Formats: sequence, structure tokens, C-alpha cells
Amino acid sequence: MRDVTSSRTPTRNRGSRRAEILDAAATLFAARGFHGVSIEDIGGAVGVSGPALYRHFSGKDALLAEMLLNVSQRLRASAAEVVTGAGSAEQMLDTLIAGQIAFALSEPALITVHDRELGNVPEPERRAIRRLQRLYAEEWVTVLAELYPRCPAADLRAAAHAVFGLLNSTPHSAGDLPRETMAPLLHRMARAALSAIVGERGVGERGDTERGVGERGR
Amino acid sequence: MRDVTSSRTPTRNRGSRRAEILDAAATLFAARGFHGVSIEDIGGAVGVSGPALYRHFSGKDALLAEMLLNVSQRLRASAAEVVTGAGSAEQMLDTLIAGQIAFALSEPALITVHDRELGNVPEPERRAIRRLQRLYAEEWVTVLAELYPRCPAADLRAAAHAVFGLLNSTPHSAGDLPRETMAPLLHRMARAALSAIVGERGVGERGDTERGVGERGR
DNA sequence: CGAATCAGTTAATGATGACTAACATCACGA
DNA sequence: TCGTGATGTTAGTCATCATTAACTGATTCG
Repeated sequence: MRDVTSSRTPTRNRGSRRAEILDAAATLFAARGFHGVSIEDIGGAVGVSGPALYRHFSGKDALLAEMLLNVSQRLRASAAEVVTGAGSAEQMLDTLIAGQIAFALSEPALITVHDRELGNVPEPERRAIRRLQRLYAEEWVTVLAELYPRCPAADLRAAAHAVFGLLNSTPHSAGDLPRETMAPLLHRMARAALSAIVGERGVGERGDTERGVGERGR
Repeated sequence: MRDVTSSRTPTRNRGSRRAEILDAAATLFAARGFHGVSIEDIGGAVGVSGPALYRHFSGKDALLAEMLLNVSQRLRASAAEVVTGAGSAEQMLDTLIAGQIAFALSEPALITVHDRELGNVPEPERRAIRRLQRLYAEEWVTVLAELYPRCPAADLRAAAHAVFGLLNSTPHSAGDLPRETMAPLLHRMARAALSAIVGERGVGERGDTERGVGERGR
């Protein structure tokens, strides 16, 4: 359904405009949020003005939907490939981590939009995206379950999401470190965080039940 | 500047409406984004309709500004208190982590809005908020620098932000685990992630330079 | 050479939304 | 009791914005 690059590609410069628009829109959405960006803004960012977008997308919603669908498909496919392939669970986990880092570092805007704007995707494709996201997370859980068989799946899921948060934080603290330093640092941190899933007593076990920070405004 | 609860408090139920509005707005902003929420929506959420808000805030921007300023002040003050107080660096770090977890778990909406919507705050207070956020991060860096004196400050900063990402991920993976399980899990993961700042060779050092995930759409 | 289609353009149109104005309560304090 | 100020209400106003319409220039295929 919904033919991408309808039937034959438009003679000369194939879907380049389409990709250009998606790219510019991702950057803008990441910076100002879906509703903070106008069709005019997106058009302007690629050198055309306003309603030219409707030659490529059926609307702003559809643009966002395609963008997120694309991202979640890429992530999911790459994770599935890793987990289906050969190697120990340890190796798989390292490859999953490396893949997520590479993605977060090379496409920070997409990562940002991907976990912020799902709520603005219209319903048919919203479900599809959510499903792909869930499948992606489950690939991680599968590998983690092999490494920590005693651990409840819910804990593994929560831990996986926490690591996503860790790895996807790069867009926010961007630019401070060169990629060659940042990537191994994140990898080590993610690896260590996951090693801590199992509940050894005595690390920092106290204090988590304390009240909220600075209970003033109540 | 800009008197909160102007001069004397309004006769009966002091600033309760104000707080109520801030609370409802935080939830809405977290769910649909600043521009995705209308003044009517916010009013409706507290049982008044529309422009009643202007009796309490000078505008939508000002509402957001006050909300974020409040959050960053609370976070910063609590961290400063920890670091200024007594205890080893290890203890301080645990207390910082516990504080951040408590905040993220008890006020997920505020945490979400806090690191998404800064860009929509008008300029006078935008700088103030950014400054407080920076100071908060620097409290962490101070403690980390004591624990890892050989490590460049830039790395520590990046690591701190990564841990913020890890801890603040709770709003997204919300509900899966009870707080009594989630809090210690996050604490252990954060602690372990920070222990990995120092670059031991041989953990997962390969593979981070690989290409982006599923290099299709190019 | 056409005819068709792609890819743009500018000018409506119709909603929505932030903010203002003008008017109503109602609880005090003098 | 009267007035004053805090707090609401409803009905504009003015912008902004997504989307559509009507039209134009190319490029390619027959």
C-alpha cells in the first residue's frame, strides 16, 4: 500500500528530492518539534517554497509517518540480522550495542524524532511503528535472556530501555567529544550497565526510596 | 523580578490554582509537546475554560518558563546540597543518583518536558535555565572528577549526560516495573555505567566504527 | 512535433489558536 | 453595606498554518 517512488522513477533525479525533504524535516522536527515546524519551513530548508511538498507527500502527517517507519524498519532489520546470525550471546550483544551507537551518532536527528514524535503519527502506521519498536527491543531481550536466564523478562526489558536512553542521549550532549572517543565510551558504559542487571547486594542499594528532590513546590 | 504569588497571597486558597495549572500543563506538554497543547486544553484539564489562565500567567511561554525554571532550580539546589555536605565521593555519587532516580520516578512529566522543551522558552529565562542545568551537571562532574582524577573533564561530562539519559528513560518505558524494583535496578546500572568510564581495554572495544544501521535510504 | 507527467509557483480557504476586551461573581475588609 | 480585587466567563481579533486550486515550465516518450 502507498507506492513509494510511484511505479517507475521520475526520469532523471529519482527520489532525491524526497530523501532531501525527509532529511531536512528530520533535522527541523528534532530541533523544534513536529508542531513547531511549518510546511513552509521544511520547503524552505530544501530550497523550494511551501506547498511543493505535496508533490512528494500526501501531507505533513504522512511525511512524519514515513520517516519513523523507515527508522524503525532499519533498526529492527539490523537487530534481527544480528540475532539471527552466528556468534555467542556476548558477541551479539556487543554488535547490537555497536549498531545502536553507530546509528545514534550518525543520525542524531532521526533518533530524537523517533522517540519523541510517535504520538503525532496517524493511526494506521502508528501501530506498525510501535510494533517494529517492540520487536527491536525484543531482539535485545532475547540476547539478554540468554546471558541472564535467572532474570525476569520485565527487568530485562526495562534494562534494555534504560540502555537505549543512555545511548540515545548523545544528541543532547552533542559535540563535546569526537566520535572516536564517544563511541567506545558509550559502548563500555552500556556494557557495564547491562552487567549490573543481576542484583548484587551492597553496591548502592540504599537511598533509592528517599523523597523527591527539593520538595518545595507542593 | 516577576513576583511569584504577587505581594500578599489571594485571600483563601493561595497559589493552589497556579500549581494545579503547572501540574496539568506538565502532563500535557510531556504527552503532546508544547505546540501540541492549546491554552484551552490546559484550562480544560483543571476545570476552567481557556483564557482563565491569563489570570495566573502572562502567557503560554511564561508558563513553560516558570515550569522549567522551577525544575532546574530544584535539581540544582538538591545536587549542590549533596556535594557541599559531608561524605565520601562514593557516597555523594550514590546520593546524586538516588536523587535523580527519585525525581524521574515521581515526576516523569516534568523530567520529560525539562529536556525537550527548553527551545520554546523565551530568551531571558532560557539562559537562566540552561545555566542551572549546566551547574547541575557540573556537580556530577565534580564528584566524578574526584573518583576518576585521570579522566578528562569532557569525558566525565559526556558520561554524566549519558547517565542522565539512562535514568530519565523511565518515563518512556513507564509502568513495566514497580518502583521498588525499578529504582534499585536503575541505581545499579547507573553505578556500573559510571565505573566503566575508565577505559579498560578488551571489553567491547571493536565494532564501534562500523557504518550506520541498514544503510538503505541513501 | 506534441501530449503527458513531473515539479514547481502563487493565491485562496478554512481551522485553529493565542491573546484581549468587556462583563459577571463573590469573598472579604473598612 | 459598599467597594475592591481576585478569578472567571464569553465573544471577538489577528496570525499562523495545513491544505487546495489554478496555472506554468520543462522533459521525455511516442
